[in-house]
Amino acid sequence: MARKPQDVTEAELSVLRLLWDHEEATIRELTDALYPGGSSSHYATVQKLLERLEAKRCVKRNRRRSPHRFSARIGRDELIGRRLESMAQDLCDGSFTPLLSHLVEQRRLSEQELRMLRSLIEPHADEEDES
Amino acid sequence: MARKPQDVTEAELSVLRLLWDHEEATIRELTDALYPGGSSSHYATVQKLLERLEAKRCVKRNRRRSPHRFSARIGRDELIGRRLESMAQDLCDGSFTPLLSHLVEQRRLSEQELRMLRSLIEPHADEEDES
DNA sequence: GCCGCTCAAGACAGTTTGTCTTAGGCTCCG
DNA sequence: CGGAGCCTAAGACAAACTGTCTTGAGCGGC
Repeated sequence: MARKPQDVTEAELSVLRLLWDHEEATIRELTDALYPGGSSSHYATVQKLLERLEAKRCVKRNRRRSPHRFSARIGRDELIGRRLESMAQDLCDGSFTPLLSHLVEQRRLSEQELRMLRSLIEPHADEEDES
Repeated sequence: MARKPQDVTEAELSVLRLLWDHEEATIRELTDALYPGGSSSHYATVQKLLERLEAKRCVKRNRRRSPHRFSARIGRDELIGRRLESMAQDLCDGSFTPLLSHLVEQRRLSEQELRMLRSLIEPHADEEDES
């Protein structure tokens, strides 16, 4: 019966995306960006989304003065990490191997991606010691 | 306002997982596995979950005779693919590169995973393939 | 003082989701 | 044949989620 809330909702994500691009912003700025020519209720919507993002510790709110300034507390990579983690948990007993091999096998990797992969892998190759 | 339903719900997934292991099963078998000593309402719960999974085209129902026999129509890898796809869409403009690099950079890869990766990546890998 | 903006709190409806109830049908056994 | 028991289909239901919107109060500047 008890559904677990999505870590970050679609609407919340659209706010977060803006913060990833803008470092810091006010509700007004975010509202204008999300709902150009938005009414005052749109403002309230963004306000609520930010409130929830703050509760989820995804956003930091600077209350020093008004209007409050918001900034992202988690980055895109962190969110990616969370979601991959939960995918691995749900589908693979916590193992990332199936995700990894799916990406490498199923997706045609571009030349660039291949190069990136190689460069990431090789350093590990001759380095024998584990931390 | 309109939330998009999760492709496969947590409870639905627990049914699907069983079908991945069992090839084919009846509602009764699934119910017994999920709710040992389950009441008749648990049976109905599983029934509903299967009905929804069928609607989502994730399970196949053989109605030839009663009791109906169910089997998975999508595999784990397919589900992994769907979710990675939607992650890439939501977080990376559809690109898989960030997911890939997150997995390779952030996660400590085991020796085995590294070997798998290398064998998948190296175009000039010896024709002798790894078992 | 007044206006406009901001903030906090919460109401609200549409949906999802897991659970459960009911009614009717079929099968199999005695 | 009759009935018990399982099966199916349909849908009711409450709890929770989610995006939106309303309200009232506070504050600052002009």
